[in-house]
Amino acid sequence: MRKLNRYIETLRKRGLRITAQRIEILKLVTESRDHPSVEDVYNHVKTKFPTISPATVYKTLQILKEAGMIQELAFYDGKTRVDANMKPHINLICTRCGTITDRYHEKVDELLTHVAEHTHFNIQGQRIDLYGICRDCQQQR
Amino acid sequence: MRKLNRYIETLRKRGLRITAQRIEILKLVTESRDHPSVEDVYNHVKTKFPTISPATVYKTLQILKEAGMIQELAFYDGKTRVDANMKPHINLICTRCGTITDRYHEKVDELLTHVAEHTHFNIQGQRIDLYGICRDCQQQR
DNA sequence: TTATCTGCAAATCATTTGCAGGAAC
DNA sequence: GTTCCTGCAAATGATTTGCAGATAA
Repeated sequence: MRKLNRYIETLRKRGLRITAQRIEILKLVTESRDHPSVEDVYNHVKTKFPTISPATVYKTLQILKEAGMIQELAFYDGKTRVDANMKPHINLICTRCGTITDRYHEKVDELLTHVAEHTHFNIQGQRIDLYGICRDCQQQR
Repeated sequence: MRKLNRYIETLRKRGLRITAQRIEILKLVTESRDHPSVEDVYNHVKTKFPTISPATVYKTLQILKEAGMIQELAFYDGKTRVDANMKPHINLICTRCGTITDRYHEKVDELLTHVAEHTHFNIQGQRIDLYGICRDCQQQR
């Protein structure tokens, strides 16, 4: 909820309009623990605003991305997923059920620090994906 | 060159045909240090086989992916890039010029080992992207 | 009031599919 | 000879664009 207000404030500061549709998209994006696809976002918001169009969702996500509120993860299946967790983290991606779980680890920060110190590359963002089979899927075999 | 032969052998073992087009695609993919897009691959092979179609390139890349020879990296710009480096590594991606540079670091292995030991997630592959500005682009400002 | 946003429809563009002729084995 | 591959053309599907009416500020 605090995050939502912070996001709304950011929009305001940028001179962008606070519309009901945008708030609904922001709510889903900030509250969801998983990484919804653009289609997921569209389907969710449609329950509140039946006339909303995919174009509006895409345009809004574009704005949120430019404002640094979300990250878009392009996937091999052609679908883009939204990640509102902007802190460095690991995405554990199950290739069987498609679930994405976030994982923090100090090694991530160590890795980033090391690269920053030992290269002349100015890091602005990161995406760390580990693909494999999650615990639940392993037990089903 | 050794890598090329190894890849050809892999195709043979799988009962797949060794065609001139496939060899040309394999050559580019195994020799290139950068991460060519599918379009790059198509354009290159077209210099040798002017009649080749994008469909053939896509189908071949699909096969190489299934055989574990390459990894496909989907990007925010909608283009897929080919990565023939299957060893755990970091992709340093310049958001200004688009260049992708590979970087090895022991911290990567440490990170993977740690996740393997402390979760029940069975790791099969990884993608570690760091986005930012490369050395060359920094000096141009 | 005025600039921005929404929603629709059309356009775009990467990728996939179906199929007939051609090549590898 | 049989099976798989190539290349074409059409289909698909996610995303973008243009625009007229609606709405936030």
